[in-house]
Amino acid sequence: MIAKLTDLHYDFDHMIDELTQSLNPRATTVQSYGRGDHVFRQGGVTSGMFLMLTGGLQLQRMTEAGDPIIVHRPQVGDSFAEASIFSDHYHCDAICTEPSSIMRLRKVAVLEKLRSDPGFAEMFSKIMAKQVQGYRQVLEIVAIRSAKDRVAAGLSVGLHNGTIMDFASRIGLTHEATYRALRVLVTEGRVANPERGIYHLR
Amino acid sequence: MIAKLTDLHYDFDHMIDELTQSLNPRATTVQSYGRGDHVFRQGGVTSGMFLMLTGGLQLQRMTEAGDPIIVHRPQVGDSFAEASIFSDHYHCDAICTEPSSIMRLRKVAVLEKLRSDPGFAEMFSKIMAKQVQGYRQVLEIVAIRSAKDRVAAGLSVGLHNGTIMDFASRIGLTHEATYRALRVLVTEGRVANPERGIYHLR
DNA sequence: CGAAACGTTGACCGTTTTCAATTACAGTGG
DNA sequence: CCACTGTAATTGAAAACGGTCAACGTTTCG
Repeated sequence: MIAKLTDLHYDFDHMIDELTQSLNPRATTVQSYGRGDHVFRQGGVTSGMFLMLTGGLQLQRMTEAGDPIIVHRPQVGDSFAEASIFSDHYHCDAICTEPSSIMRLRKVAVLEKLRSDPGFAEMFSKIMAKQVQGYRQVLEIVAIRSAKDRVAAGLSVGLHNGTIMDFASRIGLTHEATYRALRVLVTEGRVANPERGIYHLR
Repeated sequence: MIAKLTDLHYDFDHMIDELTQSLNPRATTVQSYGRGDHVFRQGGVTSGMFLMLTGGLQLQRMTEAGDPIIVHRPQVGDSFAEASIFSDHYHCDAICTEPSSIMRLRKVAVLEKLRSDPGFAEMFSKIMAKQVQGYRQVLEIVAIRSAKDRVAAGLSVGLHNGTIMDFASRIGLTHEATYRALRVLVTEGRVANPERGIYHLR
């Protein structure tokens, strides 16, 4: 059977919890940011990895041509900049797209814990490995050309947990295209639409 | 300076070397495969993670519609199926696209090492973290709607190392669309095309 | 209550996909 | 060494699909 992303997600939150709870409270700090604030900058000295508590931000970097590319858009509950634990400098900018509350896990604390606590190390490795798995799954779905098939695949894998707009963005479609595909799937009887905004495979 | 995927690659090979060398030789086996051979199958019981020594393969799975989708195409020197260390079953097929030599790192050995050797755990985490970084980057590029911008971003990030068809598949476009976008970029002077099949940003 | 964000649908237009064909090239066996 | 086969590179034309723009209903929340 295919592992669904929802499963991964469940594991994920659980793992993140364990991770943060096994850290000394002094290893973490929570800070608030306003829209447009930088959490860190490309080239800046790394101070730790982060956990998105509320709000939203994007990680972006400049291409050689000078065009900005978005590297990642962590959702609430996601960790980000985990790789910075192993680097001296951040390799992109982290800019809040809305007022946000963000937890920082101090780099040295994480590194130290990683080295001293095998359980923590295993947990951390597992989190990273599961993320890789999840990303591969998403990549697979995003590669589906037909909007209808893509939406169906996205549903079947549990990518539709929040809003339709989030769902659409995750599978790389406009929300309009997603609505239309959903409507087709509903009329075909492949998808149930018990109430406004709620869809699931039969 | 901007970190390219190729840079990540360099680090990567280095890390993988360290990883395998720190393992007991008996924890690894090398095996040869012919074109079309399976290294493992979706649903099969996990026996370990792998390292591509020579040749090439692709990880693929079937969509519900029955179309095979390529999940990953490890290059020589890449590890793959790392997450299987934490799973009971492989979640895709691994099929050689050419005669290949592949090293297997036995699951139990890796798990044991992970628990007992902090340095190993750190290295493993680091490899995973870098992969996550890479996947996120690819996802953001795949999310770019305009074929031209997508191709340009893909180039700027070093996704075009092999054939154009591989490149196209990585960035989620048909090869025709990719060729056309490349041609436009060349006529615009943003991309150089020194010889057939070779393109790079200026 | 009013604003803001989500949900939903329609119409039109443009881009990409699809289908098709041609050239180039690398490998293979006679 | 050469015809032969398969795959990659390249280009064209037409059709289909999804994006964009626009509008409106609905829910939430301060």
